[in-house]
Amino acid sequence: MPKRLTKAFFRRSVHEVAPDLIGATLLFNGVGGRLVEVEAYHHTDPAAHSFRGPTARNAVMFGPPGYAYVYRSYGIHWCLNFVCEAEGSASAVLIRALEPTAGLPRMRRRRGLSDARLLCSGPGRVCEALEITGAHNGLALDELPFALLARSGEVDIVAGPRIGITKAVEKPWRYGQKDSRFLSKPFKPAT
DNA sequence: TGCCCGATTAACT
DNA sequence: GTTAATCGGGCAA
Repeated sequence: MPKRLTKAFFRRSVHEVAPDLIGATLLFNGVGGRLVEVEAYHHTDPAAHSFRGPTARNAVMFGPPGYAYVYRSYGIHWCLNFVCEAEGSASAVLIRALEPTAGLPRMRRRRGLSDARLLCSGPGRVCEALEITGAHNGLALDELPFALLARSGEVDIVAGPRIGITKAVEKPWRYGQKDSRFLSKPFKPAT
């Protein structure tokens, strides 16, 4: 049986936690899958919501690690993050894509799609498939309805520039499982 | 109070 | 490749 990830897992640099999450399993009310794509956002990073200090929206990022930060994107979608490091450090990992492994029928119904590759291949899609909304902002990641299982076995991890941002675009803080068919976008092959 | 714009997605041409 | 949808956050005035 895979080991459960607890809050202690997140009490490290976001740049250590983010690649360590690749291959782990995320479940929400029993629905979810294997993490194949994430991005790291550090509080000293101009692209991070926490960069300019605490606000009502990003308050969870300034709290203790191991909790969910959920925000609305483009007024339409929800995006899920895992808070990392120490309380007040305000760093988080954006969950960008899953390889669906559990609750496929529910995901298909919520997304109105049958193609497994399109169910969770993007941050907004993940939240729609798992039915995560702003109502879940601030929930602990090691307590229901969340569940996180450590990866088992080896994983080939690749890194590259983050997607959809306009600041610090060159930072290679997007991490993914090499050659996964469930990425939101392919990683540029190593030269 | 007003204005700009975004850690996106899907449907276009 | 381009663009509309859609709205709350953050900052200037």
